[in-house]
Amino acid sequence: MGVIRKTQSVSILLAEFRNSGEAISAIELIKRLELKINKTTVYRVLEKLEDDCVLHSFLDKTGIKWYAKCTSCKDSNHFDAHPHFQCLSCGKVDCVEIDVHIPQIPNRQVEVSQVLIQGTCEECTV
Amino acid sequence: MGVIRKTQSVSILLAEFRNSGEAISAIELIKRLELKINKTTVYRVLEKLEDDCVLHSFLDKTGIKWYAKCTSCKDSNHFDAHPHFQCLSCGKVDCVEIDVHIPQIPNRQVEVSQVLIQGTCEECTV
DNA sequence: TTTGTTATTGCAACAGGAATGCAAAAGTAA
DNA sequence: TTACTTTTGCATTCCTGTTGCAATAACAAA
Repeated sequence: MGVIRKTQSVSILLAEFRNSGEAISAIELIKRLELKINKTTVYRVLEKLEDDCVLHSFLDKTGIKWYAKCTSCKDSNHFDAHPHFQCLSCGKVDCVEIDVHIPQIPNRQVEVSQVLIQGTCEECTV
Repeated sequence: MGVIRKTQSVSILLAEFRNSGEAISAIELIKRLELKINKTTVYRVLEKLEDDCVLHSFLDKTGIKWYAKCTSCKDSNHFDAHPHFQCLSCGKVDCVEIDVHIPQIPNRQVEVSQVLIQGTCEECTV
C-alpha cells in the first residue's frame, strides 16, 4: 500500500489495461512489452498495482496468472468473489459482473474465494 | 478412458488416497513416494486416473495441482462444481460437499467451473 | 536546479512444478 | 511361453515466476 511512483513502466502497463477491457495474463504482457519493459519489472509492477487495488489477479486452470482492472473492488473488499470467465476456444478471460454466493461452511472461517468458469464465449459460439 | 492396468504404481497411488480422506497435492505424493515411484510416473498415473474418473484435480491459489477421490462424480458430470477448501494456516485441502450455484451467464456457454475457498479450518481455529 | 535519499529497473541466474523422448521393463492376451 | 502393448525410469527440457545486486530514475528538500 505504498506510494506508487509515476514511472515509465507503471504508465505503460496501465495503458495496456486502459486499452483493453479484459483480463490480461502476465506472460501476455511480458510478450507484448518485451521491447519496452523487462520481464522482472512487469511482474513487480503488477504486484505493486495489485497491492494498491488498481488491479486484481487470479490463476486460470493451467496455473497462469491473470490481471484485470479493479472496478467495483473496494479497499475493504479487494478479494472480490466475482467470477472470471475463460473461453476454452479463444482463451480470452474476463470478469463477470455477477455475484456468486459462497455459502458459509460449518466449522470453517471463509476468508477468500475464487470462482473460475470455463466455457465458450459469445464470439466463439458459432 | 482406456483400460487401467493393475500396475504397482497404480495400486500404491490408490492406497494413498484410500488412507486419506483429503485432497493430496502432486508434489506431496511425489515426496511421499520418492523411494517407490518415479516422479514422472506419479504425474502420468494421476493423469490417467483422472481421465478415468477415479480422481479429480484442481489448482490451488499458488498454482499447485491437487488430486482427490471422485465420490459423487458421475461420468457425465465429472467436472463437478463442488468447492475445494484450503486452510491458509495448515495448507490442507479438502472437498466441500456443498453445492455452489453457478449462474448462467448471458451469451456464454458454461462448461466447467471451479470454486476455491480459502480460510481457516476447524483444527486451526483456536 | 542541484543534491541527497529512496524506490525502481535490468540483468543474469535460479527455483520448482510439470512435460517429453526414448530405451528398458512390466502387463496382458493368445 | 510368446508376441504385443502399455508403463516405467531416467535425463533432459520447458515454462512461469522469483531473487540478488549493481545501476538508474523519481522525488523531495534545499
